Amino acid sequence: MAATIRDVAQASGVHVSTVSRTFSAPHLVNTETRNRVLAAAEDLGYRPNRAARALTTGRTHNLGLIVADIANPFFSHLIKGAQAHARTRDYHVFVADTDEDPQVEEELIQTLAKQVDGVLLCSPRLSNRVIEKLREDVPFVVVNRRMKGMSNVLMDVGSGAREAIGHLVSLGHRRIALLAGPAGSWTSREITDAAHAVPGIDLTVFGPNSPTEHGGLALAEAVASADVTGVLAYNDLMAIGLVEGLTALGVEVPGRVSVVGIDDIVAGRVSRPKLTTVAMPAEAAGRTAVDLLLQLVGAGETATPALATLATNLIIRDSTGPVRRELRTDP
Amino acid sequence: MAATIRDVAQASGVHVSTVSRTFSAPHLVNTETRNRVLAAAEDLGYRPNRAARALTTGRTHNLGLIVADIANPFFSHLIKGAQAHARTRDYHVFVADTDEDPQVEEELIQTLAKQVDGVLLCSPRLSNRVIEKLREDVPFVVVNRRMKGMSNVLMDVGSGAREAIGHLVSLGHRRIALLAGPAGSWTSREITDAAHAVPGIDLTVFGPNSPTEHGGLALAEAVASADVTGVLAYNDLMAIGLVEGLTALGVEVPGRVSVVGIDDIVAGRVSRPKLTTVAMPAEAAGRTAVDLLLQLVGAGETATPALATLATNLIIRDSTGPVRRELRTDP
DNA sequence: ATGTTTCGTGCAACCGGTTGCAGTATCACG
DNA sequence: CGTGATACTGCAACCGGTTGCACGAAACAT
Repeated sequence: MAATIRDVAQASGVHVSTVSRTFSAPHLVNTETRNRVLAAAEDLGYRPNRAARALTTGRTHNLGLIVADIANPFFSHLIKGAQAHARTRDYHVFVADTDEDPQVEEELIQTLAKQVDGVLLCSPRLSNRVIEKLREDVPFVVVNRRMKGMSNVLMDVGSGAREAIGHLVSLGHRRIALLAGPAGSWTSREITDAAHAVPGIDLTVFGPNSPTEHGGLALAEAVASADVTGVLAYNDLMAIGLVEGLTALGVEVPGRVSVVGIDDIVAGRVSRPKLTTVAMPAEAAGRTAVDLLLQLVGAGETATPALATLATNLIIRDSTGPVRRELRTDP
Repeated sequence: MAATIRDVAQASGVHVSTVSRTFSAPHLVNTETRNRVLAAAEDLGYRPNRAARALTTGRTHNLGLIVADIANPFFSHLIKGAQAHARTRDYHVFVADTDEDPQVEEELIQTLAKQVDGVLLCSPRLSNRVIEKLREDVPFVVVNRRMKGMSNVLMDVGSGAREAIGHLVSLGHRRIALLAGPAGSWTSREITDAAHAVPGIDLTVFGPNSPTEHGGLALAEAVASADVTGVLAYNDLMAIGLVEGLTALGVEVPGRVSVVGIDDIVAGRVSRPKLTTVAMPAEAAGRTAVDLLLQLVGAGETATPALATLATNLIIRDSTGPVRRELRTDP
């Protein structure tokens, strides 16, 4: 059995409370005593039991991070950013995957709630109502969703979508398809709204869809037979799947159809044609979210929710090109 | 404050121990009483505190999963497999990322040790010696590394490498480069050994290398100027990076050089040329590892370590082709 | 010399559950 | 009707720490 605080107390001839203080409030104990305790602890290989500590302090020094799909590279980078940053604050981040299932998402939050000091909820598929309710159990920071009265980390994906469509328009495209994301996604709604607000284009929305390569692939036929020359996809995975499907159907990209993705994942840089995309600052989002959450956790009830918005930017590669003369709509 | 077991006891007019039993040993309590307790619990929104329970039972019902790089798609699939499978056993999996750093890996295990019932250690970069020592703190299952006396989940990557090289040989390649992985990697050693054992080829080993796209990219010049016609890379990420680099140097793939990766990640299916690769059963590995670990956890000290070996298989795509006549070495 | 701080430590209750043991009630059986 | 088995339930100690409070000793002020 691992050494406990009482073993250390006995070995160093002091009371358990002194040992406890040696670790959690060193300034309260005499230097000499402290050294004796530390020596004994070292000797016995003692390591404080975080779970037990959490019981009295109410602080586990753990954070939960919930994502819809851990296999999505966008999330991996967010996770890396969050974990690395949390480590510098002596916190650990536990990651859980909901498989895009709101039901699982809710359960996960419930279970995690007692084991962590706060939760980073990324791209939630749950309804606002449920999230509001869950908030009573544990502090939240919500990433990729605007929620009043809660701390948020957002990416300016609306502006990214505008920029992407602007790019298509500047290449002469007017009839544009938008591949929407999953039903509960704020980001998807944000993109859709931004796209609808662009003047002078003829927009067709497909969706909601599964935000995966397969989701994009499944739309290839529909897109090919729709009368569009440009496509903006909810994310790179879908864009890549779409390009794959279009190519298989003999539809050239960017010859016949131009495609823009969102996220800037590695696969987009190596696929042919290289994918034009809206880069999302995933790592920065992870770091920022941890900051906001720790702020919230530290402040307790009195905390004022904060809002961070991170910029996105368009990366032009080879999957977009000028619209073919014969397909042009306007003079 | 969240409701505790005592609140429920008070509300339902029974002793705390009865409430406790209602949840952890329902058959010991009278049906009528149980219903009363459950009603009160439901009413107060009571949920058992796992951390507190862990204090007495010694079982947290959490598992730790440590990977070298969460952004590597191979690991994402492993993680998904493990999480989904663990959930069916009422366990949660907490994931942590070491950033390929053995130092971080060790710290992570130490911290995790007290908070989980067991750890899945995937593709460890630590030395066997350190792992042996750490094992005293917490039960392990090691994935992608053969360690005597411990439960292991292995992929038959040696046979995969043989198959890959056999494929190259059948296309006429004799001068073959092997891009090794990171220094501490058992998988890398396994591949290297298998490659060395193939008769009749002229093998050049490059490495150790960082197992990322960038690691492959950095090797492009060296490979281009080496006198080889076929390459086997430690993983797909490196292979993709290499192809990118070679293409940039004007070296055609598979025209001048054929390239084989390992893992079968999505990016390999969409890169041009589509990558020939050795598929690894990552999800199955995750599930299997959880099974072995729970077996170990359940059995306590008396557990006999188990060994699972999963098959790999070669997927031939477009990054490999026959060696050019003028580059051939033998008749 | 006395009163007041300051410092260091011990005492004991507490966090939220679990569990071995004992006590009571009920019931079957001889 | 006595005896023992069975089914519940309560009591209290315990898991591994934390922390408010009290107490004694030393240092300082008056």
